[in-house]
Amino acid sequence: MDIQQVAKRAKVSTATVSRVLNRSSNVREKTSAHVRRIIEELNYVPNTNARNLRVGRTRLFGLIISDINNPFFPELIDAFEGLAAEQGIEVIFTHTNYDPRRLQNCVRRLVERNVDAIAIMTSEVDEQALQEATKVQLPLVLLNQRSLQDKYRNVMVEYSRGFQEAVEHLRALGHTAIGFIAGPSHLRSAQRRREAFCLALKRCSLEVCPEWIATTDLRVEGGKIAMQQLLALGHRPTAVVTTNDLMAVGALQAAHLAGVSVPKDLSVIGFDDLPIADMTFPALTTIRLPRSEIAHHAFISLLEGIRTTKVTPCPVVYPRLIIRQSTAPVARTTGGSREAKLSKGNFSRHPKTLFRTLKRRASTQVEFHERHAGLTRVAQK
Amino acid sequence: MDIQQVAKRAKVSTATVSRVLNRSSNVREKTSAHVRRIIEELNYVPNTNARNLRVGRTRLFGLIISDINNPFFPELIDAFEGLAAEQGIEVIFTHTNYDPRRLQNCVRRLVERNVDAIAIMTSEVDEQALQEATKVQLPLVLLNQRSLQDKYRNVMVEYSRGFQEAVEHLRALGHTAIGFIAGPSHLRSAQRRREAFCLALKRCSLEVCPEWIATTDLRVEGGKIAMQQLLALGHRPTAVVTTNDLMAVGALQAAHLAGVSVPKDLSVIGFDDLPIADMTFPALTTIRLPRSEIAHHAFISLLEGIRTTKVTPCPVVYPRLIIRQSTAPVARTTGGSREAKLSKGNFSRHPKTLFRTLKRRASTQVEFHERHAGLTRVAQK
DNA sequence: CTGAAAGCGCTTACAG
DNA sequence: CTGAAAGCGCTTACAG
Repeated sequence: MDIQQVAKRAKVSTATVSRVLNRSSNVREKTSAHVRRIIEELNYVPNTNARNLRVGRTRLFGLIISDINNPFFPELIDAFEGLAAEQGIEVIFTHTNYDPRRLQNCVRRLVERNVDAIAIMTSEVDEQALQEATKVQLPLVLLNQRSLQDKYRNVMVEYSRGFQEAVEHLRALGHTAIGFIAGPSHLRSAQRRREAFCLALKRCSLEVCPEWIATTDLRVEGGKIAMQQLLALGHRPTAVVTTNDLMAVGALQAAHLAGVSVPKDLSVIGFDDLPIADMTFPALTTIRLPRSEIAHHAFISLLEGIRTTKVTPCPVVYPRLIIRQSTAPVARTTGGSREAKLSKGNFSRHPKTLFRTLKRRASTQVEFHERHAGLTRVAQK
Repeated sequence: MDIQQVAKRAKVSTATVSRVLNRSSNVREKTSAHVRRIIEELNYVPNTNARNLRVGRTRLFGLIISDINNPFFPELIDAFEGLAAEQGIEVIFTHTNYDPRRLQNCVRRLVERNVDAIAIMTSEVDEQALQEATKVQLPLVLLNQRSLQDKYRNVMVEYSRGFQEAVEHLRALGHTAIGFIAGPSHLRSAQRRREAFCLALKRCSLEVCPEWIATTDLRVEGGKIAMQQLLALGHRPTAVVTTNDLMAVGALQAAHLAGVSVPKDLSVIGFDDLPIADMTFPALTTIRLPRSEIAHHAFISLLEGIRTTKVTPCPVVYPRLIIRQSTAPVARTTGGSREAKLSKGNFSRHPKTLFRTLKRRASTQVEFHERHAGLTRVAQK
């Protein structure tokens, strides 16, 4: 079933059928209606391959991520695909599974598929892997690759604001002893978050205590181990910020196991705002990395890249603090010994008290957002 | 840069270049090496659109899911895409967002893209939406659509085994009062799970107590509310099985809030084995729906569907119990009043006790798997 | 083992 | 407003 058969049946040329299909305006309404009826009748579906070959574009975008099982990505994919669908663009996505060597192969596959553009949303990008795409002048967009900022379109993440908000929030609750669970320093994103955290402390005139910074891997288990280290300290922090939500989950577990009540005895703040942040107990206060915003900027950048080769300034995205239940005012008896804390371990809170706490939190959050709303709007432009 | 330029530069015909590209054996090694060198030199990348048009296949599969933000899907997508990549097949995926009307549109888009086959992994499928695909004889595979079992390829899920394992496990721990948190009865998958649970109780000669079955929505909040209802009962269950892991998370939260210790005072079993099942506190014992197996069967079915139109029997997948920390032997003081339980609320367990418990669990799990391994292997054929 | 040529199903500049 | 025809970049039956 091809356009010829439709043309024959409708007693017009294939050119006319094609024009009807593409809503080209220069067709008499009567002819057009007639052709459409025949198309319907024959269940004709145009062949996109043929069309693409002719037109030289595929309306296909490539999306490369690290790992779809990482809960960070689904929302990003979802948003990206949604924007694409609106434009009649389909998305092919592949993942590197954190293996830099696989990136080159991913790019290659997408280039062979003649995608119109590629978004590479992995945290590490080796420039060499991009060659396959640049050789054929394919528009690209990267995620937060500072070193490639000038040569490629990029969506940048400005960490400092989010950590600033987190530290200010803790400060307002009376915390001055604030610890950090850091990721491996060879990972750039982990390194940047750590720097942003330290900077925020300094801006709040708080001490950066090296003993309170525990370095570990980015997984739940890492967070757990790091928190156990922090809890074992003689003089320990009353609040802990983590490099990502998974580590925060581990930190909560470690606290539970040690009989340390969160948020009563210890406040915890995560980073990412994964879907699980809402499911932990207590629900996690965290710095939200706005994934759909990232997807949005990335997609727009690519559309722009198709129109023009002019490189415009990189859009910037600002993580923001989301206040839930894992942070509370610092306990009266600060700096107590570990034994003292342990014996106080008690997780049952009276429902009424909890309810009151929740209400207070809710209003705090609203105020906070309002306070920063203006800034954010400006920043998002 | 096209095959002609390569041919000219290599001083051969395009046919020869094409043969080299497709590793067709009938090319002299010397010619082949020469052509490959030129290809390399010119950075030639073949145009897949042209190839597809000529060959009449795209090596493109469509994958339709409900919602990528549902943590059930990423692992399935991952496995499916991995298998496809091995075969040089790319995957386009779209999602219906649970809207049955969008399914038809999804199918249509994929048909226009000339995909070679479509996997529809949504829980609800309206047969009418499939017409666009069946009209062009496109191979399809569905997920557990019993009513369409005879007309379409399908990957079936046999719930009963998993629930049987769950109930047997609880039984072995001494539980006889087992409750269930059910999903909306208009959703087929929820309905089936409930039936499978009741059947398992009967097979274990346990009472199906209607009071202990709480119906609610499939989200965390639903599980929380339902668990609160169950906890409020005078004579309440000592163990609760839920329709999915999100509800189990809610159930755990409700227990925490009520000061009921899991697993000491109450055992909880989920369903799905989402990534979060490992992150809850305590880690969730749950019935694993084997997503990568589903992806595997679906993919194989499609390959088969391309080769032959003969419909073979549907592959069946068996959920299996994964034992973690949310189940424990029934407490000595069973059937105590709510007040009695509340006053006992205490979540701090001594690390050593926990460790012993973990070890015991681990060995239980291994035994369990061994016991069923034979059966499963047969079933998977 | 290699080449000349037809043709996959479209779109679009050109002509009328 | 409509049609005849070229051509997008490949693959493959056919001929040698």
